[in-house]
Amino acid sequence: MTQKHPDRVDESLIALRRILRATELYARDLAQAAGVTPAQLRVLQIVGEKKDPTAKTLATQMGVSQATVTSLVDKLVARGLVSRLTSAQDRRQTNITLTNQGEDVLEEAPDALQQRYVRAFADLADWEQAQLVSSLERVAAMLNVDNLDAAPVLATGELRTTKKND
Amino acid sequence: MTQKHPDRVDESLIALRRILRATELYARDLAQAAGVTPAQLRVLQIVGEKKDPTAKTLATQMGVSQATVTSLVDKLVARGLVSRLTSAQDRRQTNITLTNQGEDVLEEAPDALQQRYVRAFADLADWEQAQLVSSLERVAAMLNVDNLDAAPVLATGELRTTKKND
DNA sequence: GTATTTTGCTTTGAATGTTGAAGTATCACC
DNA sequence: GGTGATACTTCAACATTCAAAGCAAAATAC
Repeated sequence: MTQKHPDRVDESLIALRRILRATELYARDLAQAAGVTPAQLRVLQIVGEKKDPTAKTLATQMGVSQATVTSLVDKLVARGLVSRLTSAQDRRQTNITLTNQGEDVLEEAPDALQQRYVRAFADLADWEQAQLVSSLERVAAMLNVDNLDAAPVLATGELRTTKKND
Repeated sequence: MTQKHPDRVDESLIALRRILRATELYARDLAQAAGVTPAQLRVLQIVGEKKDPTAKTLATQMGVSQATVTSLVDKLVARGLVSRLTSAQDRRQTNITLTNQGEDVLEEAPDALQQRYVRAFADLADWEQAQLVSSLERVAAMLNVDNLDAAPVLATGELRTTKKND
């Protein structure tokens, strides 16, 4: 009705999928080059980004269960890339911190996006940069309609109570 | 140097990460709601999109090895969602086809992006839609600098010969 | 026209990722 | 101090993933 160019939905979806795919594939290359698995690299990245997050924070941010985080951190500890540090304020919590070696790995495997994106972005004209930021933020807002973003992805069952067909 | 707003790189990277994260988390919900794993849903989606792809095509598109595709298809066959069909032209090849039941599952678990995106997109003004498409295509192009997109992600070694930094 | 190589797929064995459930320790509240 | 919630770990089970080896069919060589 109010839409004059229905093709544009398809075009933008195709572009989005290309973005997602390129990012994912590239992230795997980076992880392998750094000698860790993609999941482990994601842990390292989050640990580097948020300063010494707790296991809970990691689980929420990654959208996996705490059990998974425990398993991933175990492996990274075994490799000497992170260490666990019991929080002083709340001794139930464990802060995950990068070791020097972990920082090295992180530096060698820069963010999947950053690597490719930053250079090309810098070459754009000022107005183009502004438009890009505006558009991306708009898309992000469109995708984060509700707060599923912050939820631990699978509140484990709650979402499914009425889902299974019939 | 030629850049007047360095913040914009960060802003656009943050927006991009939000897009990636929202999509990934949402895809998991959809898969679970459909009663399959995320990887299996991805297979179904590609089978639905490209008509009766070969195992090789699936592997390339997903960026995983053929062995992995075999394993995933095994599970989907066991669930009755796809079936294997030896190609008539080249009997080494196997075409993967959706069963009726597989089509049903696919319909219930629409594309992770589509679900959220299409509705919001349709509400935008004409010029906004045009700008969004243009911006997304530009970003996709920026990320697909070389043809890593089409490569089987890890040709297992070949790509890495010159990768390590410097 | 057979022999060799290449190609497409599967099998096997092993590592990782993932989860729910159960268990342990700590905190918060009263 | 006792009760319940919270943070994390352990455990058992299954999914994903790959390299290497194997097999069958096609392509190429000779």
